[in-house]
Amino acid sequence: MPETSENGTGRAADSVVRRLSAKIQAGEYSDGTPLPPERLLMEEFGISRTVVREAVQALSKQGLLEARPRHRPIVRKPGYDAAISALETVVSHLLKNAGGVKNLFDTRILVESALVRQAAQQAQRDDIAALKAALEANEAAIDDSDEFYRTDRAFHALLYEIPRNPVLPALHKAYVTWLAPQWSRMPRLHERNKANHGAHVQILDGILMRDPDAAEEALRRHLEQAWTQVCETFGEDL
Amino acid sequence: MPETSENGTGRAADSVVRRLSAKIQAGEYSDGTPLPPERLLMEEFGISRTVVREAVQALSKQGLLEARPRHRPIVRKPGYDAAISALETVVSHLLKNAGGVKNLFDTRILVESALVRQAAQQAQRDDIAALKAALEANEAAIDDSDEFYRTDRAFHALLYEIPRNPVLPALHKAYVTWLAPQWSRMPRLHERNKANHGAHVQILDGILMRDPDAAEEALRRHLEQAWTQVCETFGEDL
DNA sequence: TCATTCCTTTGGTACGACCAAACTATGGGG
DNA sequence: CCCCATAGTTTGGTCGTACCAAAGGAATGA
Repeated sequence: MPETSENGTGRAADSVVRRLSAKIQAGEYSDGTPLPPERLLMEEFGISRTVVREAVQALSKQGLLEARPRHRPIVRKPGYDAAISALETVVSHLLKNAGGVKNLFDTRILVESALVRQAAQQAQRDDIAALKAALEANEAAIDDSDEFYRTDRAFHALLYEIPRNPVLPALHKAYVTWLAPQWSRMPRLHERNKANHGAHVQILDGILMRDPDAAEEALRRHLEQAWTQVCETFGEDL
Repeated sequence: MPETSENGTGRAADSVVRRLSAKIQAGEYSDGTPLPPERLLMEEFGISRTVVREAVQALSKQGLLEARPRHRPIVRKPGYDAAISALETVVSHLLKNAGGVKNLFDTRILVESALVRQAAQQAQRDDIAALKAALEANEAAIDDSDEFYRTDRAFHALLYEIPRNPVLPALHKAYVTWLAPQWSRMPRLHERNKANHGAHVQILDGILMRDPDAAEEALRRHLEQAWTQVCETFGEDL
């Protein structure tokens, strides 16, 4: 048995994928630079264009290349965001299944409640300051629903930044992206904006008081209410 | 702006991808059945084999097809496991960067500590029973390091099953898969087995006593010690 | 009935061609 | 001298064909 074969179809392309990704990681093809033309690559590697294209496609799916339709692939060292974009298509299918959205949202509750606990215990001064600023911006936007939605996201995003773990902001982005179809089609009511802002205040209060339980409690109420609102909008949406 | 363009290269294949995935989800191609031959597909969709292959490759990366090198692609309705396999290649690159493993492991601590809290508060009788059984198996395997490793994983896996959210077991599988390279190459010492088993006991104790703080505390100590051990083995492995 | 062998099917790769979009160089007008 | 329209070139996207080798199945013989 020669290899683990993580690839989709052939093997020859696989070798090229490895060699190319090695070159990319070695910096031989600089970040942000377009990859050489396919016709050059086929010459360089002694393969047909078929294989070159296959390899390029694979690498783009891996986030090492950013391939817009009619343009040269751009070399990209993958960040944690690339991971979520790799998940995008799969998740989109998953979310169509019954309970898919609920399952995803529940993990968000799980993660975010852990985050506020951690925030209550470990948040630094600048973290707190950022949260306060976000909260003020959130309050100022209560009358503008689009802006309120934006500042709402920004407030939650800060929670994911406090641990200084780059995985977490990417995760938040993922949540926002995947749950947006439900959220953004929900009616934006002034009342709800006020309630949500109030919930944010309670969360921050818990953090300020260094009370993980209170902070978590507030966060859970907040998110669960949000879920209830979504259910009211979409009915049987499991 | 016409489309989000999640694809790698062309656009024609994109259409085929959509039509194929629709057929798959509609059950027109049954789960477990091999996809029709490429030459048939190109006829059915009125496209060249190039595009067919491109689409097949894309679908296999999305987890809708399971494509072994020289075989017919097998139709698969993607589960939550498919998602993590889609992440595999990206993550493997990410883990090579400095701090990559640490970042991933930290998210595990975050999630798992939230899980034990939840377990302490909501675990049902059968959950507790399963945990006890797993713990006994773990104790019985203290002298057999391979077996101990297995039962260790099984114990932790149970924590991910308690919320009955299918995302979580998949996540645990992902953690195990991605952190395995570090873990499995670590020396298995009898002493450590005993210590780890003891940590498991403490975690379960916390759950049994319905004391989230104690359970979380024990879990964090356990995982952080595991990380320390990994660092001792690999040194500067950030 | 089972193992061997031969033939057909089918995926993997190569080569060549063409088109249209993207890029580049060129030249004219401000 | 700079900016912009234009022509020419590059280059990715698609198609068709051809060939090979492995997989799958059918026919054959023990």
